[in-house]
Amino acid sequence: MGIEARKLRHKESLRQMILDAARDLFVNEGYKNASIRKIAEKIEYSPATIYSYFSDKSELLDALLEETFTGLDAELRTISEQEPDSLVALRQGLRAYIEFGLDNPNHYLLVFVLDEGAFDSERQKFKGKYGFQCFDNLRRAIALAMKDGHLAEADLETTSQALWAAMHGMTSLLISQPGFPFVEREGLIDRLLDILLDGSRKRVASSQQPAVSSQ
Amino acid sequence: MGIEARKLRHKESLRQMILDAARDLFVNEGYKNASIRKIAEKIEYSPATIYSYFSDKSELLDALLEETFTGLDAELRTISEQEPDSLVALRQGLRAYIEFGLDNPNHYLLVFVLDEGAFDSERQKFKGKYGFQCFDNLRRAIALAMKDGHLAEADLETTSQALWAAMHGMTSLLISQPGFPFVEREGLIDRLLDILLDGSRKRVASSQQPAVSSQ
DNA sequence: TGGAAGATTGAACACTGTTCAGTAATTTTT
DNA sequence: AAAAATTACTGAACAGTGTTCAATCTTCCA
Repeated sequence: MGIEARKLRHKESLRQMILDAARDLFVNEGYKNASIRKIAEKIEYSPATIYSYFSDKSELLDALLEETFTGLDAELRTISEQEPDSLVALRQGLRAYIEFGLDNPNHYLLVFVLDEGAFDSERQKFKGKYGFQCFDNLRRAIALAMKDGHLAEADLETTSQALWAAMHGMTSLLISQPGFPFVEREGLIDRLLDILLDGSRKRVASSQQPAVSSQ
Repeated sequence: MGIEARKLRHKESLRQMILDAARDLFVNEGYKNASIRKIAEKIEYSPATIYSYFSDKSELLDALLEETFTGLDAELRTISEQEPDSLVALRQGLRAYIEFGLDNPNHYLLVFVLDEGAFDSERQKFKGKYGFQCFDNLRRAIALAMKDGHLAEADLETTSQALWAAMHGMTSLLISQPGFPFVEREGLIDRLLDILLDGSRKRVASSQQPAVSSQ
């Protein structure tokens, strides 16, 4: 009964060929320019064949995102397991997040910035999965840092979302505005991390200063 | 000689009709779905006509961005002129920035997130103009707050870019992730502003705490 | 009224994602 | 081994996109 197995193996390998070709084109030429026809040509099959492996273009890209973001999740988990100091772990996690985005700019933007019409609203929710997964890692790291007394015990959810937003901003700006005259990148990222962690740090009572008016 | 004038008036009015139709479609259906043919149909002209008023689709959209971002610039200038307290002014400016983005989500994303292939690299630089203009307002507000002793006198450029990145992150996340379970919006924005301003605040010597390790 | 100038357009080109009837290859049944 | 059935694959088409350009239609001035 190795026939069934061989067929399945072939199918699986062709599926992977499609993904590889798609990833290559997608990473190098961007989402819009990675047309089904180009992918098909690259693997020397007809465009229609792709549709018997993936229901549409967005499912194809979704499979790529799955691969990529599983990697990020693993990396973030490793950090939180290996670094005993929760504040250092948090800082490392935030850095890893940014660097992941810079290493996978196309995938990052696809997940965290809705590419107008690239995904219908059904798959949009699916995309959210990756964002949520990765946000969850951040929240856990922050919870730990709060418990250890490194951060002020403010509302966990609000704080996590605020920090996430800030990290996302740095990541997506560096990706999207290559023409902007940014200062030296490492220094810039460090400055943001300093501000964020300082701003959420637990302070001794004597150092409290009058809060900035909320209006 | 009113003939020349009338013709020019007509031309100008048609140009405006195109812009209006484009804005309408663009705001309601997004960049990708605002096709030249739909715009043409809306104004009851042929698609080709549009090309004698705008050299291509991106120039058309660029004209819309010009309108929109001139508004933001004016708003930010008004704030810095009218609010005497530089720290309050900074906070108001940051808020205005976010709210502008939320009010003009499509335009905001077009300028601050490269829509893969929406603009060629030539016009990409042009887009940067808006970003730079608006960043400049932020930098001035921060410079003032530093001079007045509200913020620590760290490197102005680095600090401005870090804060801008954080604001951008909040703005684009709120726009791009409508499905994410964000906490109450006002509270979230306030929390981020608190963290950012606290994190960049000048502190009295006694309250200095050991810096978080940069590694 | 004739012709020049300018505004507008129909039709086409090359591209996109996607579908589907039909062909070709392969496995199963007879 | 031959026939039938299942599966894999494809060519051609559809409807859409941005864009171009020769041809037309309108308006104006001599």
